[in-house]
Amino acid sequence: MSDDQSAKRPVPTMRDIAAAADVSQSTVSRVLSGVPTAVPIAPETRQRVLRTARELGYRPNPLARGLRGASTNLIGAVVRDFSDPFYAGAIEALVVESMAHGYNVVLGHAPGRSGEVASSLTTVLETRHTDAVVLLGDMQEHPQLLADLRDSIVPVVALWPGTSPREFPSVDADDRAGIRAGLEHLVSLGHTRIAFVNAELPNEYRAREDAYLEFMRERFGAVPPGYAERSPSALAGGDAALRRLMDRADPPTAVAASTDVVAVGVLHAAYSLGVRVPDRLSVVGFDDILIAAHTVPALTTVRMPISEIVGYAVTQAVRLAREPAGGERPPDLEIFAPDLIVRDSTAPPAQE
Amino acid sequence: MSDDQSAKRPVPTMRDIAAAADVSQSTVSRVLSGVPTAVPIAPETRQRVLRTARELGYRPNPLARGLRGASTNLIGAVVRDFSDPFYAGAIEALVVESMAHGYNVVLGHAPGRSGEVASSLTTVLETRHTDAVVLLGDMQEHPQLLADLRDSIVPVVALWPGTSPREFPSVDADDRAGIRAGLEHLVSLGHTRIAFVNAELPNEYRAREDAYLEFMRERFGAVPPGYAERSPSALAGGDAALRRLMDRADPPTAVAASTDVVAVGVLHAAYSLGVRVPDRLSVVGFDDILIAAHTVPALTTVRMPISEIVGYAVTQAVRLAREPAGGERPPDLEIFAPDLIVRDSTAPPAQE
DNA sequence: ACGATGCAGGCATACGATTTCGCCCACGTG
DNA sequence: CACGTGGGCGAAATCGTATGCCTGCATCGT
Repeated sequence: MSDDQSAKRPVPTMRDIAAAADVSQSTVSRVLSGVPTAVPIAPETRQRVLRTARELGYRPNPLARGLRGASTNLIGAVVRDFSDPFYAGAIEALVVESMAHGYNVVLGHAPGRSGEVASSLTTVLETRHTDAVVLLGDMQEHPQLLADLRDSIVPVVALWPGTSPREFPSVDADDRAGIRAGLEHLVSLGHTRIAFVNAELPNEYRAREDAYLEFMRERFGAVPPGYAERSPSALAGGDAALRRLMDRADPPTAVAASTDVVAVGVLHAAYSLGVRVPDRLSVVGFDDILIAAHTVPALTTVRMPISEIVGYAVTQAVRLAREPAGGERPPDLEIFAPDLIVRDSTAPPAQE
Repeated sequence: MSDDQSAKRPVPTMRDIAAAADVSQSTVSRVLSGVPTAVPIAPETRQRVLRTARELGYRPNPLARGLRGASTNLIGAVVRDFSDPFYAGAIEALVVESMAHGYNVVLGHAPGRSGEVASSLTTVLETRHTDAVVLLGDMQEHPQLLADLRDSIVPVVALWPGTSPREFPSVDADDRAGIRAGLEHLVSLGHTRIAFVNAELPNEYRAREDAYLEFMRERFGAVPPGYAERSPSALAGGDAALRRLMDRADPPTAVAASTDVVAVGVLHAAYSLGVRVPDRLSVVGFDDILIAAHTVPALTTVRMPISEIVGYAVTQAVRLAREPAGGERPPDLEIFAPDLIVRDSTAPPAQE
């Protein structure tokens, strides 16, 4: 062998394999791509090429491959907030699910409100660079991104689209049913003074808040004024919101949070206010994030079927990516049902 | 305008722009790439090209760009466990930091122990597809991946390498100093019976456990037998480990956890065992994850300087990516110092 | 007046893999 | 022996962008 400096060889190309195996580069391509070709290859030649490729440590260049119109096997993911444990779990599911389909995931970040960043993002994500794009969370704040995606040819699947205009095939959970299940549970325990704490950007969990308002009106005729709290940030916000609620003349006996993260903030606030959970205050979360079973006390919450949702979304995305952009079915919406998980943060209200 | 079917136009190329603006494709490239070129372009021509590109909705094809040996502006990230809130935060920092440098992030997952998946991963990640690779966490379980990366030409930066062989430039926190700060804090409060709960895969947080063992031997002559607990999973494991510890004849008065997530499990276990924190048990975490300030009670922990670490790593990765692989400095190791953050989960031990 | 210089831009090629067309040879057949 | 046939493979175009090199023209210097 003449590999005097094996460390420096900067990745062999098909041409190198061809030269070493003494065939043409076309033949190398045919052998290595593996697909049944119209051109027959002699078994002996095939073996020689494969062996040479292995010896030289050949790796295909996905760029060159993609250039010819083939797929890059990349799925772009645009996420609102990484540090949110809920999305963290969703991303994990997305990556696992994508890899099961033979795809990798490119992450884009769409933070706060910044058209600039988000639009420069699409420049990288789309244009055949990714075979499909998956949107995680409400993208209403990023009209530029949505517009770019709409114009582009890459298929898009939206997860938990919230209030985003429904212009792509979407997958969502039935937030309304989830909230109602949680509230029903509280009511069945005897609660009537039930508050709601929402967090995150405006509109983010609007459907959950609306479901709360609807339920309360339905069941009690009206929403106690001031019982629907909103705060900008999840953790500190949940904290501050609970303090406001408990300062009232008629403090709630139960709180439904728009999110488990908010619920964690609420639990913490209750603790530091000396309000025992669930004795004096019941708390219901939403999402069933990983630590929900290990909060103090363990959180009663509504389980979001993340893996089902993500699995469905990836399957859709892959299917759309494979089709030559022919389908063009009208954007559909798939809804998954959440389940109530009763743990230790809910109990009948204290006797007065 | 003659755009009769604007929806179907499958992304214009430079050639299209060139034809429409009546210049050559080279000129379009020179104008749009923006870089100072040896070839001068008349302002009028430049404007015409720019206008045409805008009208046609031109987007560069990063594949073709990368094919020419240019960079893809992609950083590959390989992560051990997404759902771990700590890594979730790290990934967010990584994405933000990368985008600040003009890079996007491709995610790879390196779950449990599975050479297959991890190696198929590199096929996509390396080979000039990504300009650099960032490893998050201990990759000891993935020798195949490490070998592939070693052979390839992409620069690699390892974050929190743990016990991985130090073959790439690495960035880490001073786990030993962090653990010692936490233990020192406990000792200064009067604790002597201090246990340690480790979690995750074997070796994952070995340095932290070793620091604990060292400190205990140094300070008290020996580690109380059975005080160094280990469990396979972070949350449920922390829970089970604490139960074992509190069942002993000489239960500890304080617990240091290898991780905030473990500490959350410990807090939960203490709660369900009726052990008040911090009255009867002090708990110290490590990492300062987002919810650490909002556990019940708020967790005393050691802050991991994630953004500093990730920022440094990305800067290194970008620098290495820009260099034509010339540098080849010996793998260095950069260490960041963690700080103790005292909250409400620690107090002097109960009087006996 | 004539070559030198500078400006503006086109031509051609390279990047690495896929794919379409053919070429050549061996073999079989009439 | 001429001719078809099909197996086995190579040559070359192609994808979209970047760049080195060249050319045409006008101006400038002497």
